[in-house]
Amino acid sequence: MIRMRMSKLYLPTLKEDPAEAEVISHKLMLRAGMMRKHSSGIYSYLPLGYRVIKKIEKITRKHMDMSEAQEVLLPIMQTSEIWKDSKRWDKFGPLMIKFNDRKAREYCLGPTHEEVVTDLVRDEVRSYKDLPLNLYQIQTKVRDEIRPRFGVMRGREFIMKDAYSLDIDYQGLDKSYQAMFDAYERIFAECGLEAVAVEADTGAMGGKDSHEFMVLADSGEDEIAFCSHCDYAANVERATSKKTDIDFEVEAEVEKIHTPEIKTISELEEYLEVPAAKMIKAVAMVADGEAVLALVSGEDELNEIKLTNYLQANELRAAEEEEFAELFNSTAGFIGPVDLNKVRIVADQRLKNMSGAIVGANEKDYHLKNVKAGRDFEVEAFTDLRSVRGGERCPKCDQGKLNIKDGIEVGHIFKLGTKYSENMGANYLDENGKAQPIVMGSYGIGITRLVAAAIEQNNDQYGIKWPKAIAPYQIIILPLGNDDLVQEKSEEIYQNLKAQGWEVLIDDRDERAGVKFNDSELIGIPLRLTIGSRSLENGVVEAMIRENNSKLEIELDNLEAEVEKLFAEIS
RNA sequence: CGGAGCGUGGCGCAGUUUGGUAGCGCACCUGCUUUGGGAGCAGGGGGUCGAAGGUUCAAAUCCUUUCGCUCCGACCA
Repeated sequence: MIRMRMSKLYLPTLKEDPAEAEVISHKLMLRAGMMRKHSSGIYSYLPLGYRVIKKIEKITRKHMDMSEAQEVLLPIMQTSEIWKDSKRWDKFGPLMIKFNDRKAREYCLGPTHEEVVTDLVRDEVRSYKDLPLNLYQIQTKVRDEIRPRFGVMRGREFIMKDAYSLDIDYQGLDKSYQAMFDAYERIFAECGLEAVAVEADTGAMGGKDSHEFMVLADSGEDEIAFCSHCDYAANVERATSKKTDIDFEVEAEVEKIHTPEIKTISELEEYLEVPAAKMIKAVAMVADGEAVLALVSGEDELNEIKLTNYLQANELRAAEEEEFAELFNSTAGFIGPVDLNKVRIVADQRLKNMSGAIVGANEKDYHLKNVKAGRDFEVEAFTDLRSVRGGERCPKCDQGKLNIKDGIEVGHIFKLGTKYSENMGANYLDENGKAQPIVMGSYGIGITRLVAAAIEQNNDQYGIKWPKAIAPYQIIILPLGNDDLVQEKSEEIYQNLKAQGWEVLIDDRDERAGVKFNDSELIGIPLRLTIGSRSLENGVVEAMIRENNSKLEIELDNLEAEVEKLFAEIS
């Protein structure tokens, strides 16, 4: 039986903000008694929180099923073999919780399920007639995150809906991908969230196209570039802009200049009275143990994702102080591309025609000026390596300007292609009886993260304001005082609304009015009905809509119809 | 992993500088009063001060080690 009486509900609300929480959703999830922490990034969901999760799961299932995906349940505990097959055992590395069973066989807790699905399907799918297929599950993922954060926003254990499409070719994949894209838009909209699709980097999943679905919020961990004019939207990890090449047309000889203790671009600007655009910023990086010097304009920032993708590196990090001498034969603060032998040098495309540049001299307290790319140093490639900034021109329409906003990634879809099927040997036979690799896509929604995102987007000083589709209960009834008539009438209303199919919570606790009001606002139930002896005498109850905290009186005689009407107006 | 900070009844905190009987608010239990915006009075229960080791007559407080948690960076649903 579903508990709908607050006196019996395990709902430990908190009056004060917990010290451990920083962002609003985290604070409110703890204060509203939705969850409790077990360990860093690992939570127990209490009745209220779990009801919200189940609502989101239900909406997600509906749209997945409508798009003809089929629900399965895949193992959490996975053998190391399949991960070695796909060549991700090392790539995912420490992100996976790994362990051995009593027979010393190696396992991990699934951080994602591409391997399991591919393994599952490679033994079963034989013919092109078996495809296309889309399998999905809603399940707990385990990732030993480098830094769990913001409660459920970035947990080490979290609930995810993940789907995997299997097609015979790329046309099929495009169709499957579009179907998921559309389903995702419907899922987020039905949850009452404002989410936008943006072009995204593929990261550890690999593959071609990829979109992320972002909920805009100040606490978001991602930055998204939007065009003010057209529909261009991209994660800054991969966003581009129209930005002209730099060319100062200086043909003078290279000259060494003394720059004592001047290490940063801004110090150089001040010391030499030269704008940063005339400098080349040389960033010493180490990619999978190999030294790489990345060059961008002095006014730009290196985009490490773009560099990682260009290098196809597994791990990219900034060089450490000691490594400057060792790996680069240079010195921190004065590193530059000229005469830097045996180090890979990659430059941002804006520098292609640059001349008259100021660069580090690879010697303490010295820089070089009048440096020209191609003449004074060679690079292995000019490619896009910079991060866009707000105000730059849109790469797509050329008319708008880019705005940058923070977002929470609640969904991510990938065109994986044949990476997994080829590595793991998941083939089908085409019409000609020829073996072909299955073309795959993968599609994720962070269910628990979605809960946090919904709160980030819907709250006020009093607490959560649930969109009605994912609210743990639709209506809360507050009987005030010990008056017999109030108790009787409240119970009657409660029973009637329940009988009509509403999800009603009744605060039958022996608490004062203020406590009940405050808790009801904290836990964010969309519609509140307050029943007190004064209003009963007038034949009315007070309704409050949490969305905007507006209050109105509704006639007792007409209560059920009024509730219906009010609820329909709530978003 | 690098940088910063915090661990004291269930929750929020003071006490640590300068060692000397563990405190406050909320919550909880009992009684009386109160009852439409986090009640009042009276009484009461609950803490190996994260852990281990050390210094000392004496350690929440000083020293060493260690574990956990939070925040800033790399990772991602």
